[in-house]
Amino acid sequence: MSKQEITLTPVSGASCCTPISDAALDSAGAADGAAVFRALADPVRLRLLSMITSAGDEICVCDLTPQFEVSGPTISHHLKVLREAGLVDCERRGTWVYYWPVPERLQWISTLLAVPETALTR
Amino acid sequence: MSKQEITLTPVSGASCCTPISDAALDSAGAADGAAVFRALADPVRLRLLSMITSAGDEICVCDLTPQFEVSGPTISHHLKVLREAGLVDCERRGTWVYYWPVPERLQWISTLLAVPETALTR
DNA sequence: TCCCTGTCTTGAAGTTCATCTAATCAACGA
DNA sequence: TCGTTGATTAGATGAACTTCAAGACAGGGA
Repeated sequence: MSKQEITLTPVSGASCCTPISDAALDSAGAADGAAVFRALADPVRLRLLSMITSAGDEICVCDLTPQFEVSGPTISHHLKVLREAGLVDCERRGTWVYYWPVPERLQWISTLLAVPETALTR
Repeated sequence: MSKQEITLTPVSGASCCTPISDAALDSAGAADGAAVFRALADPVRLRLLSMITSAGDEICVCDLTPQFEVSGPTISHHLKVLREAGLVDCERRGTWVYYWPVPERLQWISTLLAVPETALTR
């Protein structure tokens, strides 16, 4: 299920680990970045990611769903969006499905937003 | 024009500067965060923000618009979204309008995504 | 094999968003 | 005062997104 539904390239050429502010993003890099931010642009998904990441190791879908007021299929849909953005990965083990974060991906977008010292002097 | 169109609270209570992974986000914090990510979830806006932030100090709208293939009003719309998300601010000086980044805001969302060491060990 | 539980996928309805054109507003100079 | 230039706002349209209900799929136990 999990392994490679991820379609986004983890990094777009030279824009890897380059803070957004060091040099203007090219169109391709912007499209990649925007796709990841779009995955984060929903309160349910942000909370899901937060819960998955704060779980320490991994977390079962059955522990996530009851925390929300939306239906199971909706949670499943949001998890799929996070998965396709490369932010989390999952695996079925027996009856249950477990999710865990992809730290490299989180670090990448975090770095993308890093503010260079030169911009902090104003 | 600029000063206070910003409607988002810069920070939601205890979630201030708390990495997404240190503790699960509450609904309010998730809504705030999602609103900012939604502002970044468009390639044009991401490039606009990149250009504004990489300009060093500030940049004129007239230098931004020609770099895109969309119309002026569309650029203006996207700049408004970035403004309302608190990511940039602007000021008219004579004929031209200048934009600059709000580093605290960028740092806030960057920190929100920071991955704690505990999550990097798997 | 059959049924039950848990999760995901599909299809449809309603809503939100990106974009355009046209109109409006602000500053400047003749 | 009027016309020009630069930027934003308003309204309309088509595309994309969120959500749910219904059905399908996977695994476990009788």
